[in-house]
Amino acid sequence: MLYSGFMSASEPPFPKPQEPQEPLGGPQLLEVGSAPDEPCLRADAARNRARLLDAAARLIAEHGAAGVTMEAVAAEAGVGKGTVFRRFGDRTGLLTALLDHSARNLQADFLGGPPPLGPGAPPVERLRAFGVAVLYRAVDRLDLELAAQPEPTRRYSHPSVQALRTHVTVLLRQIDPDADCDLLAQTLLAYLDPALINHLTRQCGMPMERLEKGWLDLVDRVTRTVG
Amino acid sequence: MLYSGFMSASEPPFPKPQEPQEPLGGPQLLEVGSAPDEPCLRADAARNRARLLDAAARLIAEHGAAGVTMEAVAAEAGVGKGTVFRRFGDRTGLLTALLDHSARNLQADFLGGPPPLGPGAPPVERLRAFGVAVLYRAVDRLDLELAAQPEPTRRYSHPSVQALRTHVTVLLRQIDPDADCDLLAQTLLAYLDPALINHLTRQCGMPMERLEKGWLDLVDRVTRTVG
DNA sequence: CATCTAAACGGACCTCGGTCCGGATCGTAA
DNA sequence: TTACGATCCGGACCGAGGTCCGTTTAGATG
Repeated sequence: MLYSGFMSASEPPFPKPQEPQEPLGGPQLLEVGSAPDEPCLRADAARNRARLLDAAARLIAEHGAAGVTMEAVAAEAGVGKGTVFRRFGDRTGLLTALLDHSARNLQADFLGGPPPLGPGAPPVERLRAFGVAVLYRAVDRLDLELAAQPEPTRRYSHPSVQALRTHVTVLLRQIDPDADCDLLAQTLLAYLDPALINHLTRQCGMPMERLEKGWLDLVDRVTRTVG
Repeated sequence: MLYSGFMSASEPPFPKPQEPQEPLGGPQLLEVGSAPDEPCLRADAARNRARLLDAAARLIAEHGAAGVTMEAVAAEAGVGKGTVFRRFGDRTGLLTALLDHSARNLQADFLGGPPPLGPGAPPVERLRAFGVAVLYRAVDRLDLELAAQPEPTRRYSHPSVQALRTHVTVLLRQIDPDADCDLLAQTLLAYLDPALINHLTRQCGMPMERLEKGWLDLVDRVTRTVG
């Protein structure tokens, strides 16, 4: 079961002259398990891309996400700075690419994995499991996720976010077809926003169990109207 | 009825050597209607502060929020760049200061204004009115609000946000004392986030009426458990 | 009014994200 | 193998945010 078209795919089209960028996630269906994304890259380009991702990961491991300077990444990868930007568009793009694997895995799990996350379980169950999964995925990528957070205008248009939203919307519609599921989905997803999770856990010191309970309770309240 | 201590007050303490900044909003009670915030500023400092805010507002009117460069503001105000930073800490601080008036007004309204926003109406009524008020306040300051959005880490620690959160939490506790009102408050506030409102209205083209209905519905669902 | 100190000022300076374009490379076709 | 065009590379360059520190000034004190 694949939705209309967005999986992850967070990179800009190859040349960026003229049209600043493909406005939203391109409509390319990807089978969920695929590791190599970029479809047709010239050999050297692909090689450099790999080097760059590798270098970025290394820098993060060493100096945290804050140490990931575009120039540093370029140097560490042994390429020029321009190359980084051509490949990933901007800093957010690079960081997002690093998160891509885990995003894809998550998608694979809730699109085609075993219940209760995947299809097979009743929608409410799936929704509950979904939140918990996102919650836990978020916490261990938290630093990166925060660093990758784009300017407010782009927050909601990113393909991977759209995928989550679509999934929640679909589930909600199965549960309560008469509600404004788009808006409810936004609300639910907002609860799972990395920035919020960061604030609650690190700044307020809440334990994960509480957030988890909070999610289940929220789902209850939001879906209780029906049935 | 004033809560423990945060109104708006978005400026850094005067000298910023040593301790990077007062970590969270300082605990200074302010009567709600006060226009001049900064308590004890040297004459020249106060004068320059006013000039800077004025200059910034002018620049926004002329070139939009994007045109508000720290250097441009400094030039327009006829002061040095360092002065801008000492006074407002950073760009976000400056932009936030511009939003301060409307933030204060809103606070005054829900803390001491007439019902249903202010005290006197039943909590659920107040909550409904609150959301609608925030919604509409957000839309006409949208550009500025987006531009002022700080990095994810600071989003939730800003005094004016804390004030909103506290208010919602208090209302929720009156409605359903057994719930995890802190978490529910976060969820409700997330629905009112400027970035989300921007996305829904401008990028998705939803009319305000729908957002408004969505808020009322959300409040219903979240509070329906009780009563 | 003279003096003194804390506070404020200003602009040179640094870093980093992002752009640009001449030159090097890949890959294909002859 | 040679030739050629599309693609990619690299690093100089630019603008903007943010820092630093020597200098100036408000305003309190005697």
